[in-house]
Amino acid sequence: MRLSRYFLPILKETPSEAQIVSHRLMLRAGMIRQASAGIYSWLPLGFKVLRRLEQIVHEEQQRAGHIPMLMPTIQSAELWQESGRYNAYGPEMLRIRDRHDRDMLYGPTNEELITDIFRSSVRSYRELPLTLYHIQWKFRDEIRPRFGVMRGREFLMKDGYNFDLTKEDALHAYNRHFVSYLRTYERMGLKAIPMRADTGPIGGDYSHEFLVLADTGESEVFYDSRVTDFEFGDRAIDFDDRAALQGIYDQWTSLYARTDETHDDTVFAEVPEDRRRKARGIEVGQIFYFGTKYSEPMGAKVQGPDGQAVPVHMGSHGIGVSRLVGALIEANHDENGIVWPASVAPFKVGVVNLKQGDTDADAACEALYAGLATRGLDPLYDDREERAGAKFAGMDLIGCPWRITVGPRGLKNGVVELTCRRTGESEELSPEAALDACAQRLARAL
RNA sequence: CGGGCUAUAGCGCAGUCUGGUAGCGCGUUCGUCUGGGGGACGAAAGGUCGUGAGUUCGAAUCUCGCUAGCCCGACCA
Repeated sequence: MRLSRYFLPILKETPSEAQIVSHRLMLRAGMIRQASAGIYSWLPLGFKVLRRLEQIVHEEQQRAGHIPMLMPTIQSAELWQESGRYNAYGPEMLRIRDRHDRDMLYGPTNEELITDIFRSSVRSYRELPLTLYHIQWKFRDEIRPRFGVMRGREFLMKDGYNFDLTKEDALHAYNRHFVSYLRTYERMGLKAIPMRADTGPIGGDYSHEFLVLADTGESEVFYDSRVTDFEFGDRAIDFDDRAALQGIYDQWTSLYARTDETHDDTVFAEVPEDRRRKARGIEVGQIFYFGTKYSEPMGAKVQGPDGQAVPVHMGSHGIGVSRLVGALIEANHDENGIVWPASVAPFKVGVVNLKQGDTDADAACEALYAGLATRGLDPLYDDREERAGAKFAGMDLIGCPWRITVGPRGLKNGVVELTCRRTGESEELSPEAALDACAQRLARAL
């Protein structure tokens, strides 16, 4: 993309409403604009990141064998009355009435809808196991939205639902989500720690929240410092291998890691004192096993091998996709702006032309831009008539992982400068070598 | 929902107490000089002062209502 033809309304000054760094930077970098309290428009740069996160979530869900679909944002109140949650949910649920005076609602979650779809189509245990998911906008009418997209009222979320014949099968689905979430967050360059959690209004027996450690986090967390050493890495995984998944689950849950809701001082005291950590975290995902909580009242049953109809065992699992954009910035920034992990960066390489209009510099930038695009490296070429300082500041703010700086001075010696956003280290290379270096270093992030 | 606060140009703010021609910085447009970390000089555009009523010869300024937004708390992915 040529910056001169893009829409990137960056701000030099910080809008006064933004209190935390991710909110400030998202506004300054022209990623979002507030439409009303807790509701945001996603401008091109922010939208690009959001789409990229969605893509990673889709890939990892489908790798685990889960099936994508799409349910509506507006739901009828009837199903919620059937499950008993229409009254239970409270004012957080946005209730709407249509022209026929029917009670509707903007869905805060989709257990009822998915259970209705399931019960009307699935009759036999032979069609199980089944895990369906979608990525859709949700609405929770928070009393006090804040922190930008981290605690908005409208938010984009991946929510998935598993249907299994037995509790054992459903717990395997739980583990499958547990492991696929570890992979998902790691691919985004995030360290998300699974912590034993409260089940809240969803209900159920088992639940883990995935938290990114950050000072601005809303949850207080307690953990054994060694949990942060665990890394999923490149290991190949067969999501049908129950023992393997159980092993990974057991490893990650072997050490103390809880939010304040489930924290237990007595148990925590057993952790060696030098490893006890108390910190704050941002919740970026949660998984639940809740058995027959919805299938029983809503009559979602299948016939088992013995011909008897039994309610299915279910679980639900969420990843806060829009919130992740904020969490990523909280975890990846410095005083100059955002420092995107390469895998989620909206643009992978920025090209800065130090002297727009200089024949050699223009030609070299065009060649680099074309070469980067050909290699699929999604370059952003700052071809504006701006001073060098303004271009550098802009690139730093929006957080391109790599920057190639091109100026007449370097070109006289046949070199351009390749700079790493995260470390600030620069090297002088020929334009061709710079292209190859970018391709090589970004290979894993594409 | 309880407590606190704000609303004046695209953004950040002053002006309000003490009523009298609506200002500053940044950004934007044009020109010149510039050109390796938000440059300089010159010119210009841009505002129903959130909104409705009231007081007054006269209201951004005083009074009352309304709306929107922000912060702290309780609540939450």
